[in-house]
Amino acid sequence: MPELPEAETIAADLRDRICGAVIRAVSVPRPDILSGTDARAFEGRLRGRRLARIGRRGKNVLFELDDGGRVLVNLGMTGRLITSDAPNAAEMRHVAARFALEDGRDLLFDDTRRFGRIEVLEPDAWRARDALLGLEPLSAAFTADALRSLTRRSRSPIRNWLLDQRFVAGVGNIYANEALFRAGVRPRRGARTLRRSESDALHGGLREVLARAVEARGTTLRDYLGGGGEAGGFRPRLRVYGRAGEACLACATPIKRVVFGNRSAFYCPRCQR
DNA sequence: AACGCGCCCTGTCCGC
DNA sequence: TGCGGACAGGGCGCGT
Repeated sequence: MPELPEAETIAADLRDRICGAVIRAVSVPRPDILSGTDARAFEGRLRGRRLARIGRRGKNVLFELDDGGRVLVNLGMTGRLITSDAPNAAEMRHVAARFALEDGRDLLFDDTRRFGRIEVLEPDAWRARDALLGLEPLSAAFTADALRSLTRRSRSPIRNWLLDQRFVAGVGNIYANEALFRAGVRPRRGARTLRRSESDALHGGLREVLARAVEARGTTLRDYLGGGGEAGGFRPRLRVYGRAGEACLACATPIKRVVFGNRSAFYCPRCQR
């Protein structure tokens, strides 16, 4: 589910609700979502720790502990992080981890498909992990020149390239397709074949669609909820994703769907070349 | 060694 | 109503 705008919304919601809270206890009903640790060690590492900061890197939600450790949550396809005082918290039917806080509330990690992962990273391990993730597309470091020089080195279809977190971090299948529509570029185009004008348009399209989606609190197709249990509002503003057969909003040509790299790609055959 | 594919898992929807 | 197949926001590990 969650791409950058969804992870950003969750992080902001949780910051408002539980930043500064202290973990009293941890239970892990589905320990297969833990990475590099077991439930016992995980609970021992976190009990008594304060959530000093809450943020995001790429599609990951990050909790910085008062002792410098970090809890990194990758939400996979169906992961949710919500607080137990959310109106619909009782509807969570696939709670994989539960963090009981000293104020009496719980932070729930619910994940139907269990593609999500939680791990604890000490400072050195975090630095190593951070270095493996690419540029933040909404940061000042993500310039049109930076995008250009990175795309020039790859023969992959540009849609696949956008999904690779080592180059640009936080873009998933929805926003990759949406950014390519805005740029007028077909998803199958080899990354290195983009003209300068096209990579510039892609740079702008990525920043635009991601910023607008953050403002709308993300896209809910089915499972996604923010940290307070609310669905995102961006879905009605998707221009190609999930619209196969429907009219292009710019030229009325039917939107096409093709599958490659084991995922669907959507595009307008007239507007995108 | 960059790249493409199968697979991990559960739920839902659609056609028969 | 039941059943099989396709499909879903991600990412790892494998073979080439």
